[in-house]
Amino acid sequence: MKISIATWNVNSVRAHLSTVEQFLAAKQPDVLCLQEIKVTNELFPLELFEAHGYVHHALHGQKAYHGVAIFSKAALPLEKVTRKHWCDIDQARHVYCTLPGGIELHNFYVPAGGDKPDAEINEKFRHKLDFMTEVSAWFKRRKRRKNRFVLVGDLNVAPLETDVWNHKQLLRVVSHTPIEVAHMDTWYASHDWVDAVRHFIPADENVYSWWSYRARDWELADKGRRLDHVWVTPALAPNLRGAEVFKPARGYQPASDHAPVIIELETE
DNA sequence: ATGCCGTATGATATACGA
Repeated sequence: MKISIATWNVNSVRAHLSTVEQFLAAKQPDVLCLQEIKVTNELFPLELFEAHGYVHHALHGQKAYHGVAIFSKAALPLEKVTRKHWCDIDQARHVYCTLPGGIELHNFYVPAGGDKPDAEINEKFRHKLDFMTEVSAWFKRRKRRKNRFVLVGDLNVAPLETDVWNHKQLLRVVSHTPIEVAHMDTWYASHDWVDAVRHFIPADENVYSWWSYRARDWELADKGRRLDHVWVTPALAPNLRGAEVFKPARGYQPASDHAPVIIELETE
């Protein structure tokens, strides 16, 4: 069975309900992972998702900030739902569950990291680096050859030169600094992850998934970064069938500043 | 270096995003 998995930082699910609906109508992914839902589980607008056939859900929300969630169609029940916290901080940044076929799906929202890329003076940047270090150690401990894991989310790091609109200019900008990329490299190595998007799109081609609100014309300026990722473990890499950034969603009104990333995967 | 814009909050300014 071939399924599609989408990951999208919606920048508040309640503020972008109509935008979410437009995306669901357009793409109907079998599994949808959201970040920055910015709402508690109690107040989450489940009805919209149920109306589109997403009868299974795994919510990990909180008030005002962060928050992640996973949805799936009827044929794909979500089991063993786990809400995990990192760095001893009570922030909703990770939820994971198991899909039929024993695929473990991880949905992350990595800390943005604040303005200054200096862990000595910027607590948020320290947190971002520590978060990646802790998660890396966890996956490294759990590493097994047969593990079928999918990891998605807003990882808030654009690792390759072609993942940003201007490599040199962004070297000292949070999301593309060498120390962040090094931490992401450690994470990437923790389970020999395979980057599903770069599996299909060569590394010399620019790919972005986020465009700032602060440009007059985001599409024309095209000052994007690839912050949203889908990784799979080596056992699942042969099952990858496709990957794309669904750029039209960045043009929806009102828009999230992130576009969804969608992969297709054979589950057998 | 800054601003540009957007979302959320016991809000009418401030924190956060990246």
